[in-house]
Amino acid sequence: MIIEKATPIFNKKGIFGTSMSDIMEASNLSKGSLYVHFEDKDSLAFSVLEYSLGLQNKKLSTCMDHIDDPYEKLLAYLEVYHDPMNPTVPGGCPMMNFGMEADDNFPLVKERVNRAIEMRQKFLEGIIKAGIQEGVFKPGWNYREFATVMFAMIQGGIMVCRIAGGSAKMVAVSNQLKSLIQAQLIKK
Amino acid sequence: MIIEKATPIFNKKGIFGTSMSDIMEASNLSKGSLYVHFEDKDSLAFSVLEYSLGLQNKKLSTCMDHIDDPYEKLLAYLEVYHDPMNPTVPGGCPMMNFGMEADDNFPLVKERVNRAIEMRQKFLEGIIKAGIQEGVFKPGWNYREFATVMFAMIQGGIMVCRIAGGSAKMVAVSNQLKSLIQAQLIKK
DNA sequence: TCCATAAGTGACCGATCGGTCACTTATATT
DNA sequence: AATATAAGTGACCGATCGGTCACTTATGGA
Repeated sequence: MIIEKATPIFNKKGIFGTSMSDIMEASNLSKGSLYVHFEDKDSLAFSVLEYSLGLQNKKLSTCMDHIDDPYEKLLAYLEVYHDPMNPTVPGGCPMMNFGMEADDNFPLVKERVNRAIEMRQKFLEGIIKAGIQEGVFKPGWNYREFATVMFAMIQGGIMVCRIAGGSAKMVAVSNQLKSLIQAQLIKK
Repeated sequence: MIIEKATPIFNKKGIFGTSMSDIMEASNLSKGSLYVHFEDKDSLAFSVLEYSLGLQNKKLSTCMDHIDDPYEKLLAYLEVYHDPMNPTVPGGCPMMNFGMEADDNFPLVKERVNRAIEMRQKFLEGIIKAGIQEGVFKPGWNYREFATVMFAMIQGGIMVCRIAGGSAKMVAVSNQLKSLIQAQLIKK
């Protein structure tokens, strides 16, 4: 419950910007009680990161697990990210928020985010690879490169949209990705 | 000179994470002296942002102004961003660093970054539009959408590379962008 | 009912934060 | 050389920071 209440705060204000007083207020707990459950602030921040990544994965599962067709599956992935102003985790994409702050400041957090990114790219690669084997996508597709590009493009789109204050630009990103995917589709 | 010394610190540690003591140490100035030149910390941070954006623009000018051909010009733009681990501004892309932290915390900074992004996209649009008029690129190219996508893709690539701790993944982004650009090239 | 354990409290700690101010030093113009 | 202005100093302010600790309250099994 503490983690739950702390998640939007850390995601919005960052690790440096969040104080334990903020968490006390949000959780209606005293400072001493917080330190019963968490060794220090960094430890709480790390738990929030873990929880936030879990939220995203759960959302992806919900939206994708029931889809079999690899092409539709990629589209469903895109759909999850289509509106960066209403993100799964309040405050925006945790990989972005934690990752950029952690870059030069919190090596453990940075490493955790890196792991999450690698997993996400492997996840995309797996979908495409399955699609190639099923004869849905062209066998020559450099799916490893594409998974990297797809992930980067979405993250960049999120950033641009959040700073712009609107999700409009995500449409351009989404369209471009769709056409890149469709270009690898084998027509029946 | 204060701004110069403060730039890498703010870009690495962020606005929340940077203390005036950090700036005192880096500039070898006393606290009082800093406050002669800057109203408050936020004002200094904003100046650092402005300076950082200027550095980037100067770098782009140096690398691109002498190129006339629109196609070569786009490639030169890509080249500037090809190694996110050795960025123009120490600490990484200031739009990314300041932008993400400012998102929910510093509306003025956010607005300034947004303006910078808009300008950058217009800059890319201008190059492509000129290329279309010169008959280098296909007239049907949706260059507005592409400018948005190109910018987002590079930013996403920067993020992924910095968190991964290496510039390798930028190659994938670069290759994809090059092939998208070449697809709009009119063969002679 | 008793009691061990966990959860929660809030005063308190030293350190650091952003910011101020009376004052000294350096600089440049007349 | 005199002087007005700008640059620079460092002690000091109240507030807040992350974190501790002796203590109280709640809980659940024997």
